[in-house]
Amino acid sequence: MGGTMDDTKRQRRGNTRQRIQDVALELFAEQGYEKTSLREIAERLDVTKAALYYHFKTKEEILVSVYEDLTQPIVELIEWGRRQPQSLETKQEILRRYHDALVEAAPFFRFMQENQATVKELRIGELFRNRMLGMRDILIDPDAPLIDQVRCISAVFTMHAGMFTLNDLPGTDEEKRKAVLEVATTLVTEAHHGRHAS
Amino acid sequence: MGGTMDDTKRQRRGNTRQRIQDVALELFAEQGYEKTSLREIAERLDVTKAALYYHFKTKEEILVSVYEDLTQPIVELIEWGRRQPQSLETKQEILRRYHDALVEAAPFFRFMQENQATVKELRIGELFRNRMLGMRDILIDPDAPLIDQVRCISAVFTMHAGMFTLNDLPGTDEEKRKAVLEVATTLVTEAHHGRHAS
Amino acid sequence: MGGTMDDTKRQRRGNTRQRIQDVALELFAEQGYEKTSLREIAERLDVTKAALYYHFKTKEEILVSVYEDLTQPIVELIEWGRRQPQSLETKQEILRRYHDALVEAAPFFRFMQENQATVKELRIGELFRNRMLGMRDILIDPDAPLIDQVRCISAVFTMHAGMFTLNDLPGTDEEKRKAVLEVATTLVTEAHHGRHAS
Amino acid sequence: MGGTMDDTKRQRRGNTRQRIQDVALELFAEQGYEKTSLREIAERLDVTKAALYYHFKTKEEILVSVYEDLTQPIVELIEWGRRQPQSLETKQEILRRYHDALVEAAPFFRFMQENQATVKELRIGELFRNRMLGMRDILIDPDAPLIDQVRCISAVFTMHAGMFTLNDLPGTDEEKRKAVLEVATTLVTEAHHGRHAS
DNA sequence: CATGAATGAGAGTTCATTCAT
DNA sequence: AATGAATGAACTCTCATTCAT
Repeated sequence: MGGTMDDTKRQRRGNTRQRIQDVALELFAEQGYEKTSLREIAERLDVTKAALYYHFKTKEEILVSVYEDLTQPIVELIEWGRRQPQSLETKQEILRRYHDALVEAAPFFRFMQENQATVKELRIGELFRNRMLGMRDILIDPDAPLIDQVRCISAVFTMHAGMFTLNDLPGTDEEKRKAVLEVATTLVTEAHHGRHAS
Repeated sequence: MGGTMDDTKRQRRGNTRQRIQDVALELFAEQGYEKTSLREIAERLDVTKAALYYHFKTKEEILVSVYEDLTQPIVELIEWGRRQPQSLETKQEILRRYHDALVEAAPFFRFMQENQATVKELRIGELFRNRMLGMRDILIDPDAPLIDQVRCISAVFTMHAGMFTLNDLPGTDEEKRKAVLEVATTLVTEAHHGRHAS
Repeated sequence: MGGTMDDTKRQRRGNTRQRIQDVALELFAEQGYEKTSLREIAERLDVTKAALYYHFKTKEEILVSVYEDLTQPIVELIEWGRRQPQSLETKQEILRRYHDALVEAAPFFRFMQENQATVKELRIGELFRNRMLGMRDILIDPDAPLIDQVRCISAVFTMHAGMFTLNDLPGTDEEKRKAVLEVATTLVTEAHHGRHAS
Repeated sequence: MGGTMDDTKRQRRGNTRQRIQDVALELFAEQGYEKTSLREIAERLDVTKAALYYHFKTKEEILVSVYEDLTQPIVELIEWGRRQPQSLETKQEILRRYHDALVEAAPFFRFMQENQATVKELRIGELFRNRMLGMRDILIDPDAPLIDQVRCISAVFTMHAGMFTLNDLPGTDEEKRKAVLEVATTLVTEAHHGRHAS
């Protein structure tokens, strides 16, 4: 009794949920949400499709659960940001931390960027949108000139897109990430000083 | 034959191909490529699915044909850019023209942005990628410091994303577009001057 | 050209829709709606499940279409009944005609009787219910004593159930149907005369 | 241990089997047998599906057990009927008692009526059929004319269907039930007297 | 007395695509 | 220039059931 279960199976027990999330994110990021079927996820985990449904109510819920786990740091960052004075130093610190969060969960954010059309229709579309508005609020002064507001948004874009689109630039990943952060920081700094004269 | 055709039908004669492209782009942009079925396109045009196959060999080909029509101006822009001296004025003019091209075919570029995961796997993925590298070549000096190269790329991102994500900023569309172009231009200008010290 | 299609296939062309309805009703009546799968229907017709969906939007729609075809005579009977005087003769004629309609589409009405739980939740549940209320209106005098109203309803029940539950009674089907009609007629006649003293 | 069990839990102890039967019947009657899943039953009881399998071997067995509990009075009624003389008084008394039994377990009989297609295929199909034949034997004189036999069967139908289909008739439930019983009694009485000439 | 985890089978449905007419 | 009819493959999801603990 018990001897019928080999080591691999035993290892799996109790962490299937986590493994589903991992594999799902991996495939979602690689091929997109729609093109990833539950059959594929299940096969890669060597379980049946029905097993996925034991752990998650729908395909969408798998994604939501991944989302919630991986964006937690950003929620906390925004909360932290709200409690700080709206100084330049704060904003720079926010960018730095945001950048770290993006790097930490890079595959997930790559997924969000490449699957906007899909995400829009899902529950996480709204969730993410709200989170982004939160970021905006702590970076942007709503009374600043339009151009400075655009600068701040551009800073966030730059970090998001810079995460995944600089492959054919020279330099190590480390260097490129540093450069991206610097450009973003400059944009926010200029916005903060209102230095938008040509 | 002929007498049974009402005005609407007659109007359609000969331009069905164009109408398919229009409706397809509209739906692709609105719902995404994967979530738009040929049935839907056909229904909206009041023809059968088989009719689509008379005009296009596959679903993908519809998209390719739209792509080719709408990115023609950018091909020309890149060719023009290559023939110019790599001066600051040239770069600024390129941005201006690129910006116009984006505005002109906004739904298409919104589609490209929101469906990256899908597009990656399709033929237009590579086509678009190459086109983007062309843009890079005429904007970026490959000998410039990394940070200046990033600035240029950030300028392009800013225009792309700025097209679709500034809804809740104050001001008219016109004003916002102007601000976006200005931020992009500043980035490229700073990159050109190598002015990256704070 | 054309030579690749054998006779059986050719025969099928153009009447697949009808054949789907026939087979569906047959199976629905035999096994119940829920226990009959589209796979089963398709297999018996030697087409694919997808072919069913070319002709009908959903499983439920197959049933609805059968319903509409087969209950048409009853719709007409009710309309006819409404235009007649509410005499005893009219009522007796209605019962006779209703009885004929039941016999004519016996498998369908057997289905309706045996699948009430299912039908309740489907669109035809309401449709059928309204049709039955129509019957009631032309048979029952709303001012009559309750017991006479019940007699009329009992008459209708008797015909419905008598259609399918008299197998182990002696006599031919013909004789049994005649007896059923007679019992129903007696009930309505008694109700009409108000002869309900014990 | 035991200290961790709150009152609701304690109350449940030992009567889970009964509670399963209750909830199952409730749902079966409401939605039908097929549309009621074990998941649903388990959720409503706040136990797991596996718990159901501790008490019953299959879904069908839950239904069988309910069936056996609730039709016991009818078994006894039939046995009683068999021992009585086949007088009119006996038959009338049988109808009265049968009527009471139906009212007593109304949801169950409603279930049997609305799920005939399902029940036919299950073990209780045959059980119920035999029980009904038992009723027939004590109500019907096999030597009587066909029409009188039909009358008796009609009487039983009337009671069954009258239980659930008189909602939109005027009067209280009590009054309607009384009327139904009276109509049934009249039918059996007429059958007994062979009074089938108009 | 019951749960947690999983399975195998199958459901209804949708899709891009084909082809004879 | 287009239709009507159909297919094959895939999809998400649900179900009754099992079994070690």
